[in-house]
Order: sequence, then C-alpha cells, then structure tokens
Amino acid sequence: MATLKDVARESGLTVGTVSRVLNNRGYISDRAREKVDQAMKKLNYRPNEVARSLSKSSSNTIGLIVPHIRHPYFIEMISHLEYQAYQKGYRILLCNSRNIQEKEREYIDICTGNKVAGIILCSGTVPMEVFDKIGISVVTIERFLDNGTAAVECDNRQGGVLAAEKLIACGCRHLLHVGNIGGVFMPADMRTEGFREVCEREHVHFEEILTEEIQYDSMMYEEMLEEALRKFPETDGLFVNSDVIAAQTLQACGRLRIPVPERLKIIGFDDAFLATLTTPRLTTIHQPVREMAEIAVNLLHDSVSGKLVPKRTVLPVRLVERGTT
Amino acid sequence: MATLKDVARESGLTVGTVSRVLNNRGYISDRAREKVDQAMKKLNYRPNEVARSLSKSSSNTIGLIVPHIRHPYFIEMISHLEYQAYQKGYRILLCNSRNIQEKEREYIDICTGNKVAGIILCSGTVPMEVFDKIGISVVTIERFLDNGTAAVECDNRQGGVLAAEKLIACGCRHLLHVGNIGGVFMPADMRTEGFREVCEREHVHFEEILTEEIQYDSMMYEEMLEEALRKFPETDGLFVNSDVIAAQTLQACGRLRIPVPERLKIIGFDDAFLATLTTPRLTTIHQPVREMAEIAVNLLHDSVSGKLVPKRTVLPVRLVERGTT
DNA sequence: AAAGAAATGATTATCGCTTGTCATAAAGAC
DNA sequence: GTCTTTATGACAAGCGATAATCATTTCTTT
Repeated sequence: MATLKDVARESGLTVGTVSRVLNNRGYISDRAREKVDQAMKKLNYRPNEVARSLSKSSSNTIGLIVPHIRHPYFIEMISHLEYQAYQKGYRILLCNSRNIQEKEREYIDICTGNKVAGIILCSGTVPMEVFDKIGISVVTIERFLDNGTAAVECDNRQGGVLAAEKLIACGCRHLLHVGNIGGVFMPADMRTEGFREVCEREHVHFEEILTEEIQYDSMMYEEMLEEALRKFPETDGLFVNSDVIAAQTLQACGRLRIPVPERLKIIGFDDAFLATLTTPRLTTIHQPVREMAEIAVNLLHDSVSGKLVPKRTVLPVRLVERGTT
Repeated sequence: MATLKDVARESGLTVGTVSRVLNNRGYISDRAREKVDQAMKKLNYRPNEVARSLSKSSSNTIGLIVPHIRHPYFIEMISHLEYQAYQKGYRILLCNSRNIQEKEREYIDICTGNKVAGIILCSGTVPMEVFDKIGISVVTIERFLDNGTAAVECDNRQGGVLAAEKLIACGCRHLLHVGNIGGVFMPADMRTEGFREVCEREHVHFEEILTEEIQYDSMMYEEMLEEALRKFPETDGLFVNSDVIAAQTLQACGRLRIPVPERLKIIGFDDAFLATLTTPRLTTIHQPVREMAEIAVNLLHDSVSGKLVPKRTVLPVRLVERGTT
C-alpha cells in the first residue's frame, strides 16, 4: 500500500505539503492540489485511517450500542443511524449489548480502546459513572443517562395519550395496556403515564401488565398475551408498547378466535416496517425514527466539535391508523 | 488515558515486559503477570487498539458489507454475524451499500483505509478486480465472487425443489414463482432452477416473474404481486424468493379476497422472524442463518490466520410448514 | 560446577500520519 | 523598495503500541 511518503515523492512535494492538502490546512496552491490528486490516483493511495486516528487520538468511528438487533424498532434505528453517520463521514461500530450489563461494559471498553469519536447509546444497563471516567461524548436514544451529553427521545407520554384517546373514541371501555419491563426505568415508561392519565380523566377502566426481560430479549410475548386476554376477557381495547407485541397479539387473537378490530382494537408503538405486514395492518404510534437518528448523529458531531448541545431533545409522535382500530 | 508506559512504571517493569505479558509472547513469570494485572486495574488501563492496529497494520475489525439493513433476512444475518464476530474477538464495521456499486466501492475503500482484518460481503455489485488490488480476505455470503477467498451459501436449488414438491403434493397445479432481480446473477437464482426442474419433471404448469431492483431496495412488492395474481388468476401455488415477498403476497390476497391457504398456497424463503408474525404464518424454506454466520466468521478468521479455506461451503435448507400451505 | 533455560531490563526502530517550527522564496500591496 | 501574504521545503516530535536485539541475572539440571 502506498503511503503519504510515496505520494510526496510521486508528486514532487513534501509530506508536510501533501498532508496539508489532505487536511485542507494552511496555504495550498491549486497546482499543488492537482499534483497531489494525480499522484494519489496513480498510486491508488488511501490514507491509513488507523495512523490518522492514532495521531489525532480519535477516530471517525461512532460506537453504536443497542440492546437488540433483531427487534424491528432497532432495525429501523440502526439503518437510519448508519445512513446519517455515513453522510457525515462517520463509520458505525456495531455493538449488541444483548441487554446484558457486562456485555455493555465490555463494549464500552472496546469503544474507548478503539478511540471512537463518540457513542450512540440505545441500551441502558450501565450507570453514568462508567462513562464519567472515559471522557467520551455519549448521545442516548430513548434512554435515561443522568449526566450524559445529550438525550434524544420521542414524546412517549403523548404517544400514550393518543392511544388512549383513540381507543376510547372507538368506543372501547375495557382497556388493557402492555407496558415495559418491570423494574427497569426508561423514557418509554411515560407512555403508560399518558395512557393512564386519559383513562382516569375519561373514567374508563383499564388494566396494566408489565413484561419481563426474557420476553424482550427473545421477542416472545404470545403466551403471556394469551394469558392476559384470558384473564381479562372483557377487554375491548389494547395498547401495547411495540409493534412486535402488537403483531403477536394478533397471533394470540387468532388462536383465541377474537376478531380484530371488531371485538378487540389494538394499537401498537413504533410504526416499524412490520406494522404493514400483519393482517390486519397495525394501527400504531409512529416514532420519527429517521429524524431521531439524524438528530442523534448531529448532536454527537456537534458535541465532538466542542459545541454546546441541548441535553434533551423530544420529538413528536403521531397516530397512524390502519386496520386494528 | 493511561498508556503502556504508565503500566510499566506502575508495575515496576519495562514496556517490553508488559507488552510481552499482554501478548503472551516470550518468557513471562506468574509474578510479572500479576504485577501487570494489578497495575492495569489500578490505572484502569485499556490498550489502545488503534496503536496496536497501526503497529500490526491490521485491526481486529471485520468490515460487514450488506446491501440492505432493514430487510428481515439481513437483519438476522447481521445479528448472528455480530455475535459470532464478538465471540472471536472481532468487531463489526457496519457498511450498508444500499445495493449501489459506488457506495459499495467507497465502503471497500473505507474498510481498507481502516485496515480491517477482512470483509464479509453480502452485497455483490462490485467485480472481483476491485478486491484483487487490496489484498484483503473476503468471505461472501450468498453471493458469487469469481476469485474470492471463500463463499458461503445455502442449498438454494434444493430450496426450490422442496418448495415445488410441497406445492405439488398439496395438489397445486398452476404454480407461480416470483424470482430475483432480472439481470443480476446470484446464488439465489438457483432456487428457480430447482423449482423449474421439479415442475417440468412432474408436468405441472408454472409461470415465472422477475422482480426489479427498486422493489428490492424499497421492499415494496405489493402492486406487482396484485398485478401478477390478476394476470394469472388460476394460480393455486406460489413460491416466492423471500419472506418479505410472501408477507406482502398475503396482503395482496387479502385485498383480492383470495383465501390462503384454501385457494392459494404460498411458500416463502428465509424463515425470518417475520414468518411467524403474519396471518396465517408463513410456510417457508429455512436458511440456516446462524450456521452460515458462524461459518463465515470462522472462514475469515482461518483465512486471516493463513490457513487454507474451502472456496465454497453449501449448507442444507429445510421446509418449515406453517399456515400458508 | 558448568551449561543451558527462564525471566527481565534497556533501548530503539517501526507503523503512517499530524502538526509544529523555522527557513525560504515568490507574488502582491502600498 | 519595503512589507506582508502566500506557498512550500526541510525536519522532527509525537501518537501508543509491537517486536527485535543484546545484555543480564536467576534458576534448573545433570
């Protein structure tokens, strides 16, 4: 592989000048630029990013830590983040914490060892102090981190409000809400708050059940859902915390012979691709994933560049009506 | 951040010795190991992987190039590859070529610039000569690459055979096959071969339609499918090249009021998570994604270690019966 | 006790690039 | 014609490891 030195020799310039051309630093003439360009092409030169990173003790890589890859929500998030990062000249180091604290810690270590420019954290099993030491910019998405650089969220509470209002408007009077993992706090808990608020205001009865970590990890909710529907047979409106759960509710309803949306209306959350592939299609709360990803990358970029960034950014959600209401 | 030097000072040893401890090289006493361990802990030392990579002119990162992230098949593949790579001490640099040659080229450059240990290629818009120059190990998954290091595939032909046999066994006599993108050659084309063979052998009539790149990229097949079902109204058995297409066929059937599986039987391909979320659930050809991912990473590892690796590895597929047959 | 193995020290080149310093020219401003 | 700006050369320190060389010292063996 050709090095800077080779390019310098080939172009008849010195490494200093060539480096200045590459980094757009100091005085450079158009002629020099041209000569460097030609030499680079001729030698098929690619700067060694590793050496660059070492020299600057920071790379152009973003560590992306997610608790799950196969989950439809994270798929969308990862896909958009990759794109946004690419647009801004960053690469993505993909880290799947599998929702395990030890793995998350390990990945954080890996990120620091690899001198990532920053971390985008969609996983949240690790306390802030772990980050305090390492001095890396961290942008969270839909996670709390007491003292993090910046947090991006959607308006979860509003999502809960929209769902409740819609179900009630549809005439449902016995609501059921399938929420987050018990004992783990995250912004998504606010969906429950919003939902609860509306139900209480409207004096509509509602039940609430929590989920378990193992269900989240394996994405298997069916058994639990069947049980819940058996336990609350009068349920006529259901608000669940993800499209995956909603899709599996449809499966359970199929088995229990509960017609949707005739006897039971369902509203999911996320508006992932999956929402358009079920029968009927899912009515759901749309999270602006594209925008959230874009903002997250921008925040990280700004923070790395030393700019002051907002600690919290909340984006609006909206109800997307399809076939389950 | 603490460096090797600091650890050396703290442990009362020299950098040479500490480096030898870290890399398990040469003679080292247990006492030295201990002292280094303690010093590392005390200083919260993490080796700078960037410096390491520069020194060895190769990193422990694998460049993973996919044409798509949101596609259910690639999701599973990415998830498994990440896990397998992690197990073997590799990191994943996630590259989404979006099925665009220029982007793929660019990502290949990025990979070389970042001195990846090797590339796992699930995308295939770039000719081999691009790789020839750079001298990087490349393992392909479900792609042809004339002169690549190693290729991992599933037995696509057998998949086609199984699908055809099943449909015919179910009594279908007017088959339709939705194949790959026209003009682009890939191992998945062999599914069509196997399917065709059986149909011809059994004298069962079948139609075949190709898809377009834009459909693949956007994952929107519905219009095309509706059209196809209108054009061939006597169709009673359908074999499509992915679960995404199968799921959208269900959507189309819903709109056209074609009962599945009563009047039309459908077999998909991949056996992604999605296959269990549709109504009815998809009968499909299972690709052993976990094993393919594991083998791909192993092959890359072996190849990087200088071992001789098989040029082609073909894994068996199997029919998974669910509700669409 | 002699010989070899085991363990470490001390030092340094190397990886490829960034960035700083200082010197030196040539071009343009006034 | 001086002064500044622009453009480059020449050189070298530094980023944080790896790994090689050579010199020592301590421990085993026989």
